[in-house]
Amino acid sequence: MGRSPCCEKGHTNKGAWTREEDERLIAYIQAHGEGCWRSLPKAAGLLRCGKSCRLRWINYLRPDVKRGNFTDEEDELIIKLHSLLGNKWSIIAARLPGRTDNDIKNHWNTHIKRKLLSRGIDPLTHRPINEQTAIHSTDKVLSTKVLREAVKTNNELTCINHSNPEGEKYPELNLELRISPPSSHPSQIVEKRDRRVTCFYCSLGLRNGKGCTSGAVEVEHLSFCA
DNA sequence: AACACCATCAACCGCGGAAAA
DNA sequence: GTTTTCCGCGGTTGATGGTGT
Repeated sequence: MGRSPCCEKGHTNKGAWTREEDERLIAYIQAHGEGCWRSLPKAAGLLRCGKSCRLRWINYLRPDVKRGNFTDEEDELIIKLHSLLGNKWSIIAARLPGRTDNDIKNHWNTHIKRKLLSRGIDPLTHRPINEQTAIHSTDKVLSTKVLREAVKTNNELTCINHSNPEGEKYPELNLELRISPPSSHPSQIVEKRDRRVTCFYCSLGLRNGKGCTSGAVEVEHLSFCA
């Protein structure tokens, strides 16, 4: 019944990783590749749980991890994405090559929050602090489930921005994000086209330039092109 | 120099969903 | 169909270094 136990939790190290542990993990993954975190520690001769190995590799040891300060461009992109997605760090990280969710989360909490506050913007709602209303951050962000599903199914996010119908690279934050039915509802698609719907990812400069104006599927606040 | 406070960030914890038995 | 574990995620903590008094 069920799977075998994950790891021998009684015999695992905790705390900061040593240089030797790092080297062992790197050597093992270079030889065998990523994956099967459960069996990795034993196979690599590490007294760590698989979860800890995964975290260490993904956040610090992976060769494509970008270290060092965030650029202003990265900051602005994070702010824009956060205003639309909320604390969906992994989804935001997927749009910043070389940055990890943990990295972005830390950077948000230590730098960007303060940056926004100094501009008089609430980091939760992305609205001017003196205009705060009963709007809650959760009112305007997508559920994790919806977003992950969109990514899984290769759908795209589309935003409808009445104030900016031409779709500038970074639309203003008063986006009206909405959900439309799937392509089986052509009238909705025509309506979207008439309103010059701008692809969410394209509008942020996040995609590779493919058009995505047809077959939109809108769920909750954002729409996804089929 | 010693101490307190603050900022940063690596790492852990707990949870939910997916997958395996 | 149920139970158990794995995986990935977001929230939080704690160690460390820097700065101010």
